Amino acid sequence: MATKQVTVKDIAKRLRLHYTTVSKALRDHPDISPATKHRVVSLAEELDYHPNSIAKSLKNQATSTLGVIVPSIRNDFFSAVISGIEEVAYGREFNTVVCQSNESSEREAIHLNTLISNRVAGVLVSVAQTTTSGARFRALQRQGIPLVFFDRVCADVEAGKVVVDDHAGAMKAVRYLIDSGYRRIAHAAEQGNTSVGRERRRGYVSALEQSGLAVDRELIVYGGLQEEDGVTACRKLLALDRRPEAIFAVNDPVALGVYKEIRHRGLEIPGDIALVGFGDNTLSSYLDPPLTTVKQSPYEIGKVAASMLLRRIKGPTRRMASEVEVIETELVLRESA
Amino acid sequence: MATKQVTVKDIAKRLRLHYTTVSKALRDHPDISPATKHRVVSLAEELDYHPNSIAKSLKNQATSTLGVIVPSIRNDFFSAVISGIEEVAYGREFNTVVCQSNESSEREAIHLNTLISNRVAGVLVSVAQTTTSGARFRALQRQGIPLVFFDRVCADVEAGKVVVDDHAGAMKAVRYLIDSGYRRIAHAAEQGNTSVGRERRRGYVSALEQSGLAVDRELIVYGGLQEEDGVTACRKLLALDRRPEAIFAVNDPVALGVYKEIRHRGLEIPGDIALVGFGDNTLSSYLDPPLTTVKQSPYEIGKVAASMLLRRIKGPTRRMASEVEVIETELVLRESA
DNA sequence: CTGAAAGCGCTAACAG
DNA sequence: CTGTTAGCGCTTTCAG
Repeated sequence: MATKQVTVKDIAKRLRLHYTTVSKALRDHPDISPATKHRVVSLAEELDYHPNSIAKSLKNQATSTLGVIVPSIRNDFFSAVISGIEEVAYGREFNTVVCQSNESSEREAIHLNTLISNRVAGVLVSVAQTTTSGARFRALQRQGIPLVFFDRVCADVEAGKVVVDDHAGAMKAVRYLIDSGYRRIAHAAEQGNTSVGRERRRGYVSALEQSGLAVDRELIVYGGLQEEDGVTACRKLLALDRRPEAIFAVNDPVALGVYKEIRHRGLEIPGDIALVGFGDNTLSSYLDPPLTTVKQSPYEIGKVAASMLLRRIKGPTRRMASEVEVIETELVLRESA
Repeated sequence: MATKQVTVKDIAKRLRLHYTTVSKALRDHPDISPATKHRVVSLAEELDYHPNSIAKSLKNQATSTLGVIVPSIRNDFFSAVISGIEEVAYGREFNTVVCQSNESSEREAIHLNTLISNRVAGVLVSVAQTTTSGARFRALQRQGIPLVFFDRVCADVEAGKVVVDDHAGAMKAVRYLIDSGYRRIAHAAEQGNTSVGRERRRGYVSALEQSGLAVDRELIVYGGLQEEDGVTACRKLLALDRRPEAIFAVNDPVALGVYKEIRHRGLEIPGDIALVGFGDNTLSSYLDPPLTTVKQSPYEIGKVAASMLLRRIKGPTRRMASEVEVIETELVLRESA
């Protein structure tokens, strides 16, 4: 680069001091006389000195960087989580490097490796849909790097976890449908293995069972977690001999796809089919009718997850190996069910 | 940290080689015999060796990290831009550290400093609303760090810039209103000094003038860039003796505020008042009626901005000092006007 | 082909 | 109070 950046040595030279003296002065070390400190500090300012954190990190064997891996940054939920993470990281003078996996397990693994190489102080992950094993995460931990999962966690990894109560949230949603008199309740479920997909499906089943309703296999259709998947799911459900009366979608994007397909067919919500989502994405309250959904608090989740990670970075204790923090959900009643 | 990470020295020791030999072998240096390379590489794998990028960066005097500063990550537009940035950064083996300014000029400055300290390879910024001077950015450049602005740029800084044609976009929007027969067209404008606010206001004025319409000062109300600001703006406009027939909002969040306030008053869109936004946030197409707005392509913007920055990092040329890339906008006609 | 020496910028421990 | 020495993990240059 054109302009070489100024170092402690440059300051030292100009002041005819040793560079370690300058280093100490800059960090306000008690050894150094106020007079010298002042000279050093003002020259540093004049020269626009910026301490080289790279060198500091190498020396200290520690960085102030948090690594975050999410499936996609372009996503209401995750961007809010990241925002929460950045917020607490900033307050504790940490930087946040953000990576997206695009739901690819390989890309996730690559990111994990570069985060290790960059010796980040800790890592926050919401697991990609295609990730089936926790091996990569355990490898990260073996490098001594603290790990916290949020939202989508890995069951076979002992780490910090911040989740919403997906099971209870799903139960609330489905129980509400039952209480409203619906009986043929379908579930646009997740095909894969994310923790959230599994737990919400379990919640759906639990609610039915608890009310003594039969679980009809044909009413559970499997797909991904995106809007398109909702469209597909809805088509399958509407093709059934006996159409469902209500649909519980695994998340809001899927609910949106379902919503669009229902409307596309000229059917009424909730008149012909009731619909409940999960997530309370911003969009959901603007649909017509507005979507009844289970509210999560992504910004909150981000803050809690980052705090947990920072705690683990500061003092890694055996006890907190598998600490789990559960964020409560709330069923937001709107007009789609 | 518990497990000390393995270094070239560890590998060297076990193989009874010098550590520099290992270093070379790992980087596939022609000096080294295939046999040794193989021994080294397999042991490295076995020991789960991860090269220390910190050390590498210190030695090479260069990092593979891009710094990004946005007003807020939790924002449709910015999160899509960041996603685009991360995407191209990933493809070029760069990391992305993301910072939010919360529209605060001081926080922006602090982030800028830590990015300098971290010796990032380059910086991408969308300027905070409260930033009035480009001094901090010029300071960054003086450290030899390439800079690219996107969306909200700093006029008094020579840097790469990726913007949408705000002026033309606003003109399209307002001209469309005029062509649709509206005459009393108001503008929910931005009070501050962001480039986008200014240009869109200019576009509004230009369109009126070009059609020979008078610019009525009382029809331009000033505020911030958030939803609440739209509510406030709308209240002011509805309090006027002669209510406007149409409102052009500086951006979609503001348009949303306006939308809510209009509906809140029981007025019809576009029957009583027509409404046009700017940005085409996801939400906008789901409003009832869906919002007519000027489409930007944030993901595209992110990709273009990152590519421009990477180009500048690779070969800083005098010529491209103030290169500007303009992303075309498109007026999306929906039902609010 | 392999080894040795030097140095990136900083801090910590110790000596003067 | 200030200076010296050493070393973080890596790469580069120059010897062997």
